[in-house]
Parts: sequence; structure tokens; C-alpha cells
Amino acid sequence: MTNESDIQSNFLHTMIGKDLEEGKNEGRVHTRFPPEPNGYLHIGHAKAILLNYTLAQTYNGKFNLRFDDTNPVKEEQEFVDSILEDIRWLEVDWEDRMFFASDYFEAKYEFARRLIQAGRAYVCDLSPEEIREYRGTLTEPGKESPYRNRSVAENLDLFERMRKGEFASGSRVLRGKIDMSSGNLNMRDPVFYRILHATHHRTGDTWCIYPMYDFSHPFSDALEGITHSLCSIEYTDHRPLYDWVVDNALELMPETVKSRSRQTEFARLNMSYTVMSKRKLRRLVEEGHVQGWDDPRMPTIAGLRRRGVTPEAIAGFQESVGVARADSTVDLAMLQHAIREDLGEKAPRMMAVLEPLKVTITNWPEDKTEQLELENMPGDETAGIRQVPFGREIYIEQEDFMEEPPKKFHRLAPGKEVRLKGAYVILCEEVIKDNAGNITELRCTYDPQTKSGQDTSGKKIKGVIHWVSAKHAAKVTVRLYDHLFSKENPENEADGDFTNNINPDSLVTLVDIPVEPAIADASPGSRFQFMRKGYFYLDPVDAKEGRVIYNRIVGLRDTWAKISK
RNA sequence: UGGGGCGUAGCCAAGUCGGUAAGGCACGGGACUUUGACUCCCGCAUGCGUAGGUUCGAGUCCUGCCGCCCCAGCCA
Repeated sequence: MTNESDIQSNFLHTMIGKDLEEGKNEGRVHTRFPPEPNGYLHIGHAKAILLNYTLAQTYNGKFNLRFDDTNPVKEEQEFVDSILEDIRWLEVDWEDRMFFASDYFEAKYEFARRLIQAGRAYVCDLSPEEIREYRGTLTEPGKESPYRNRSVAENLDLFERMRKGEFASGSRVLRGKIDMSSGNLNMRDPVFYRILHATHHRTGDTWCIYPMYDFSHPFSDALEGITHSLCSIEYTDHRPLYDWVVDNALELMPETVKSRSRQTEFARLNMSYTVMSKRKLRRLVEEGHVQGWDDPRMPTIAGLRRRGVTPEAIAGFQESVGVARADSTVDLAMLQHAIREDLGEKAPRMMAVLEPLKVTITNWPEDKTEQLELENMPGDETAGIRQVPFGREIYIEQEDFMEEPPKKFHRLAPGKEVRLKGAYVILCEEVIKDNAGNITELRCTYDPQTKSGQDTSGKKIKGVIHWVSAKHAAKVTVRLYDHLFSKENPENEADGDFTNNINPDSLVTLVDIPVEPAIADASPGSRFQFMRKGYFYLDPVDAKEGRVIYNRIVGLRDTWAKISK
């Protein structure tokens, strides 16, 4: 049984609680996620998936996966494959209930026939343009089609011949006979079937008529015994039609219908600096602005996965965002927080220098290497210890040295001391520059009394910086941008040029960076926290092709950046 | 100008029969710290789009305004 205080309170739980109380659906809760296989899933879909799945789990119910594949010209097998992979990765289990709307084409055809027989649907010969004209406008009622009162026999005959392929694509449709004067345009004799001579990715050329969403979806729900059909807010206007279809199915196809499902709408996810429109994401891919649907900067599940985000982080994000009916735009910081929260306790700490500055420790013997022991997770002994070599020449981060430091700067500066994490305290004695005045090297001395863990010097050093042994360091590539857009590079409002400010996929200046040997030996899929630099992930896709590239999953909070402003 | 939906802090979001505004993110302050990270404390809406009304009492009920979003695919 679920502890009520564990459940994020929202209107969905209130609704289900009420339904259960009233004994609706024999106390069953059965949800579904119904993607159209016409693109890759993104984090917005993750919200819908998790919502449906956790709702079912909370009430010991069931969750179905159903591909809404009723439009053969847009759908492809590649997308059903990617969707399956993404949902599995999210650790959402549909058990043995994976369905396709196309599984029910025959049943839907029969349902349509019975609607005709009941005088509630008719074949209409109006052209698409004429149908639009007859539909009226937002403020004016529509006109009834001249074909609206065909006899049942004629409709049945025509509909059968539509199926047989006797007519050209677009020449006729089957429409529901509802109300051409309804204020709700969806009720003005909606189209249920269109003729489309196209090959379907699953049914091939078996059919040349395909059901429309408004007819197909509610019936699919009813056939599967769905009790709660969640969808996004823009379908609110479709609810009366949804009910019309289910009610008719209940009456005319009782032998097949398993539930009186109800549609409930919720607001889809919007996030700052994030493109969530499938259409725009497709453009980014097709116009080559990104490597593909799984580009690590993409908000797709595949992109997030490749970047190194964990399913747990996505679930945590979803939970913290909640769900409501009001339009909203979640701050990207919420996602970043969820990622850090999850990785903070599972990613081993390592040192990597992204923008190296050479440091020579002048009082350290020329060829002496000392193996230092560093904790993988400070404070957590079970995470183990690693050996890190230390020698005369090391690299530190360029930004950890300032020739003329401001007051609160705790790192290295001429004549100042700083602790090298896990090693010794060094003192900066000399700054070496090239002819152009660029700092090329620091000459420092170390204090033998200050070895990490056995410091006898009594020194209180505030600054601790990360480093890497120059002799032992390996070089890898790093992708620093973790989002397509950011505060500095926001997506443009206008549809046309929203691609203008795309963050680059990597910084070329960082191509050769030294890292701890332990990192260089890591296997694909490893996640680390590079000390003071963020969480990184060895890109498995690049690794497959022999490239060693680390993606920054998310950066760390940077208090210094704020102080220094 | 038809129909539908929505408005609680910078961003999300709880608020059963009306009983005196949860929580998270962000932000600010402090403690701790061999990651300026993490963690831990503290602070952050006399106010719930707005104007009235009902009531001992209104975010919750009523009325009028204002604002934002969706709908005229043989897409989903």
C-alpha cells in the first residue's frame, strides 16, 4: 500500500481517489503512453511517460505502451525502435502490453460500419477545401454536407469500396454525423476515415483507408481497458468527441469494449532555453545543426542519455516539477539540480585540468614520482582509494592562478601558497612569460611538511586546487556545452531563425587536455565529477568509433563566479 | 466578435466541508569543508490576476472586469 505522504499531491491523485471511492472501473487503474512513431522522444515525453507509469504503479494498476500509428506517411520503424529503447532506458515497464493502433484496424473498420448502420456516420464526397468551407469559422456555424443524408445502404457500399481501393486518395471520407452548428469545431461532423494509398510501416499495403486520431484513439483506449486516458491540454476541446466515440463503442461494439475510459488533460512540459517542439527538433537534425537526434546537447531522451544524464535524475526532475493544468515554463536550473542531486552520490571524484598551466616544483627531485592516495568519494570509504602520481612537473587550471589577485581570491598567486588536492602545499616563487607576455609556466616550491593527511606544518591554507602530473597525464576531448541554448545564447523567439544561437558542440581549444590516468583508463559510460568542473560522462557513441570524448553532463555551482562579480 | 482552458513569490507547485498561505528550484545570509562543491541552519507572498459582494471569517462561494493559452488538418 502506498503511503499518502510519499505521493506528490496533484489533481490526478485527487481524481483517481474520487474514482476509486465511487467504485468506477471496478477499482482498476489502467493508463497508457501513446506515442506516434514520427520522431524521437524528448524530456517532455518523459513527463508523460512517468506520469502515466507512476500513476498506474501507485494504484497497483497497469500501464500500456501503444504506438499511435494511424498516419503511414509520417511514421517509420526507426522511430518505434528508438521509442522502445528510450522507454526501456527510463526503466518504465509495459510488461507484455505493447500495442499498436494499427493492431485494431479491423475492429475499427467494423466499428465504423456499425456507426453507419446506426445512422451516425456517412461517406462524404466533398473535397478537403469544401469540407473546410462547410465547417464554418470560429464565430459562424457550419453548413451540413449535401452527402449527409445518404442512405445506410449507400454509405455501407461506398465505405466498403473505399476500403477496397476503388477511389483515389483524398476523394472521399467517412464522417461522424454530429452537429455542424456546434461551438466546438471538433463536433462539426469530424472526419473518421480518409483514403490514403500509402504503405504503412507495419500493415504494408493491406489498407488504403486510415482512421483519424479522434476516432481511433478513444476506441483504442476502450479496447485496451484503459481507465484514465491522459493527454495534453490542447486536447481539452476534443473531450466531447472522445466521449461520443467511447459511448458509441459501448453501445455498438459492447463485445470488444473493456472500459469506459475518461480523458484527462495536463499541461505539457516547457523548459527555459529548451526547444521542445518535435518539428523544430527535426529541423535541427535535418539541417545538420546537430549531429543527430542523440546529439548530447539535444533535449531528446537519446541526447540526454548520451550526455550522461541518468534515468533517476529524469525521474527526480519530473517528481519535483509536478503536474497541473496551467501553462508553465520550468527553469532549466530544476533539471540541472536533479542531475547534480543524483550524480552527487554516485559519481567518483577525479581531477582533470581543462585549461592547463604548467607548474614546475623546483625543489622536487627531477625523476621522482610519488604515488599519492586519494579517496574516490571523500567521506565514503566504501568507494575506495586510487593511486595518483605526483611529480616535478604538473598542470593546474589556468583560472586557479592570478598574477594580481583580487582580495578574496584563495588560489595561487605570486608569493602565495595553495594546497594541491591530496598532495602538498606549494608556494609560487616565479612567473614565467613568453615574449608576448603570456604566462607559460609557474615555478613553485613545495613544503614537505604538508603532505596530505600527515601535515605537521600547522599551516592554515584556504585554497585547494586540482592538478595533474604532466608526465602521466593523458589527453582527451571534452564537450563543454550541455544544452543547445543557454542564458547567454537563448533560442530566438521567431520560428524562422531559432537556430541562430546554438551552442557549439565542443570547444576546440580544449581538445588536448591532461587528465588523471585513472580517467583516461575509464571505460565508456563512466561518470565522474571532475573536481570543481562538473559531472562528466565518457561518450559511448564516440567511444564506439574510437574517439575519447567527455561530455559535461552538468556544471557545478560556482560560488566564486558570483563573488568575483 | 463562437467554443474551451488557465491565472498562488523570479520559476515550478500544494492548498479536503470557507477557519487565517506546504514543499522544491533560484536567490540572500551564516556554519562546516583538503572540491569557493556537497551537507547543515536561517531568511524569502499581511499576500493568492483585479474590483466588488456574501460571511464572524474568503486563495477557497457569488458577480463584473483584466490578462495569457488552445481550436477552423482528409496530422497526432
